[in-house]
Amino acid sequence: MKKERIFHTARGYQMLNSENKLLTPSMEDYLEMIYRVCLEEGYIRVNQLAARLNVRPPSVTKVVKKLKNLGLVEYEKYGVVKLTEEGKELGQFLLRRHGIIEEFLKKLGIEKTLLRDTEMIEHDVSINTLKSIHILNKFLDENPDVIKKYKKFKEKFRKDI
Amino acid sequence: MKKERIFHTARGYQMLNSENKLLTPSMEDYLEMIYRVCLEEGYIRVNQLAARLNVRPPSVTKVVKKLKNLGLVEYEKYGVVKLTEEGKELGQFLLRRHGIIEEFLKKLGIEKTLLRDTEMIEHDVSINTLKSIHILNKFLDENPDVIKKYKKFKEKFRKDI
DNA sequence: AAACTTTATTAGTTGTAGCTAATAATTAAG
DNA sequence: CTTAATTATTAGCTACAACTAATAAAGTTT
Repeated sequence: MKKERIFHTARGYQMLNSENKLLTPSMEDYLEMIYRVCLEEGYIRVNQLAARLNVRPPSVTKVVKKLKNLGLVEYEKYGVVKLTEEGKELGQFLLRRHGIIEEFLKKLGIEKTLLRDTEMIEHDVSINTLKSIHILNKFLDENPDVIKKYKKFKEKFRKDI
Repeated sequence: MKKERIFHTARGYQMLNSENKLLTPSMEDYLEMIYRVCLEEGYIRVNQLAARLNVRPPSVTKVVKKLKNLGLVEYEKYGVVKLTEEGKELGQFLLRRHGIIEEFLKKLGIEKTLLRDTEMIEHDVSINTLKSIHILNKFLDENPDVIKKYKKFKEKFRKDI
């Protein structure tokens, strides 16, 4: 009888997760961006990464070192950042995850806060829920009438208030 | 021409938010729980709050002090925690938000990770997206056939893999 | 090759959010 | 009414994740 602890704080789950999870939310963001850029350029510099993530270079140095220790990137001091095979795999997963959440929110009609909400939510969904949302996306692709009906419903809802 | 900065980290958005937002994610969890319990009991003790949130009492003392400074709870040293009018309003919002996310995930068929995912996601959705999800919930209530079709689709999907 | 510019790192600070260990206040029992 | 048990607080520590200021390395110019 495995006793499952029940948590009521986001932190609680993050702690639990950190036992299984390789990366902290921030490290996930960094790796996702490294993957994005390396897909096209093959490598990225500390400088560039900082600009893309809207953080300062010293913050990047720190995180890149950690990613190196985890065997996810190759990197030497004052050098360039590249992904290892493992880093590529994880990066690909992270980018896909991002895409699934983004697609779902788009289908919901989110526009203004799309990037913001995607960035925030992606770190939080379990693989379980991610799969369900992915399936929902596929379902909605095959049943475009549902989305149409939903959008109409949404419009009506807005006018009624 | 208002220049909107684009962030690619969850942190980035949290920082932005903290300018508008009253509470940090952790404070939101605490207030939500205080509200839950106060609805029935009228008050809560540091001890109880710690137990319910799965944290230690010293952590509670700290947060409760902050909530007091914000005028959300009444509380004196070694005393009992109660909500102010403002605290009640915010607490109600937080509990509703929780409910909306939870309901949506339930409709998606999430079971095992329901509480976990709800706890994690609730702090991160914008009001914008929250509203859309709320409307989606209402839409699905009025169109139960859609959920039925989705569940069937999901089953098929699982078998195909 | 020396001087300047760009890029990156180190050191040290801040804020959030938890923890333990030790202490203090309150409440309950003998 | 004093002791014991419960409950709460303070002080000090850890980790994450950002920041600035100062320094060091690398790359360009002239």
